[in-house]
Order: sequence, then C-alpha cells, then structure tokens
Amino acid sequence: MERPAHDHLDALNTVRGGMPQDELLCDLADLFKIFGDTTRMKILFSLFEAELCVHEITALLGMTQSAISHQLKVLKDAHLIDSRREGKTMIYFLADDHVRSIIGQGYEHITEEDKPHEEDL
Amino acid sequence: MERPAHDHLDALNTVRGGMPQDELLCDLADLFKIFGDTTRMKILFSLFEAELCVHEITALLGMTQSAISHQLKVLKDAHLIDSRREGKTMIYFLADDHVRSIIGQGYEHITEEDKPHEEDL
DNA sequence: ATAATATATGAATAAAGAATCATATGAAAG
DNA sequence: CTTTCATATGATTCTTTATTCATATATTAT
Repeated sequence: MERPAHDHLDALNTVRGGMPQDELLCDLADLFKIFGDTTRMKILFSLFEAELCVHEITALLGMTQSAISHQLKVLKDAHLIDSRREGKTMIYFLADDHVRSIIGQGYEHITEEDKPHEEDL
Repeated sequence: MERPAHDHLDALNTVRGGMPQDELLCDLADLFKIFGDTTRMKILFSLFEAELCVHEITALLGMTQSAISHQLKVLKDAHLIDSRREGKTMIYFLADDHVRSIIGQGYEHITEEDKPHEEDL
C-alpha cells in the first residue's frame, strides 16, 4: 500500500486553524447575499454616480416603487446605504466606500477572467 | 413654489451614463450570489489553507458528501475553484486569487465596520 | 468480473427570498 | 383638517435554491 499523495490528517489540522468562527462566516455570507441580486446591484451602481430619491431609482430601474423600497430597506439594514429626509422625499446614498471596493473586486473577476470561458451554457 | 433641493432630471442623466449593461450587472449579482451561502463560504475558507479532497471537506463541515459535492459543483461552474484527480480522490483548490480578495473586502466591511452596530436585532 | 472506495448527479422536498397588491405613514399645501 | 405627494410596510404569491435520498459513475484492488 502506497502512502497517499495527499496527507489527510495534516490537511485537516492546517485548515481548522485558519477557519473563522461560524458566526463570522455566516455574517460574511449574509453580506454577499445582499450583493447577489440584480435589483440591488442596480441600485448600488446608481448610487455610485449620485444620491437619488426613491422615485428616481424607481424610474431608472423601471420597477414598482414598492419593490424598490423593499430592496432599499435590505440595503440600509446591511449598512450599505443610508438616507436622509428632504421634505417629502427620502434621499439615499452609499454608506461607505467598502461597497465600491467589494463590487470592484467582483467586477474584476468577471471582466479580467482570463477570457477562455465561453463554454458556459 | 421653490426649486427642489434635488435636481431629478440631472441626477437621472448622470446615473444612466455610469450604469453597466444589464447582462454584466446580472453576472455580477450571480457571482456574489455564490459567496452568499455559509456552506460555500466555509468551503472557500477551507481551500484558503490547503487543497482538499471531497471527504476532507465533508468531514470539516460535518455535512453529507452529497451536499458538499453539489456545492463544489456550483463553485467550480463559477470558476472559483478547480479540481484534479489523484487516483480515486478528487482534489479541489482555489482557481485564482480573486476569491481571496473578494472575500477579503467583505471581511473588512464586516470587521472594521466602525463598530457602532449593536442595534441590529 | 466483482467488490470496495470516492465522488457525482437527478429528483424531490423544504425553506428562503423577491415582487406584487393593498394599505399605512409622514410631510406639506390649500 | 383634508388632500396630495412621497415613501414604507404587511401579507401573499411565485420563484429560487440548499439539502436529502437514492442511485450512477469512476478508479483501484482482489
């Protein structure tokens, strides 16, 4: 019987060390989950360019006001965007620049992606 | 009637310029969707430390082999991980370093996050 | 060939989540 | 204080998706 090319016990121990706590992993997944929706992605990209009120976003995305409000709430609860009131209207804006850099990294992966990936259907 | 503090037409035009194509936004959302699951996040963190075979990952996460295989497929289809065969076992490993940097950005957002966020329940 | 081990996969189930509809809240104007 | 404009929210519906179960494929050993 040959020694396995791959040392199981060793690998497992190495890995357990670097693994963050379950709660942190869960929080991380929850954060990315928020970027994982086209509507929210569009909202965020919109706010990259300018502060916007709800009905502007609604018009831009061509969706119902309710759908937009629901997603704005999701984004706000995650501290990715924030809002202030201006008379009757609510102005939404990016909470901080992490949003830009997170999306930026994803953007790079998708575009740069060494291009030999047309086999994906 | 006062001029609105917020110039709607102007804002909308500014924004339409910087908005990527629908398909790209969709691809981006799909990419982040993949990070938006605890199981997949754990698999990726595991592979940060070492190349691993399926049953090692299964053991590490304490889940069924089937569940792991299904998620490995998702990750592989997205070109986030890749695999090679070594005898009977399949060894999985990170496809490139984008994975690390994308997760890294998210990690920062969660940890750095100026800390005044205990009101979230 | 057959058995044993390692992994993959299809179908079904169950749970999460996005959009819709109807309605509620909140600010300002008449 | 009633109406109007802007936004928020609860409940329901429909879709997506993660896991499980059973089974299929692939590699090696007997």
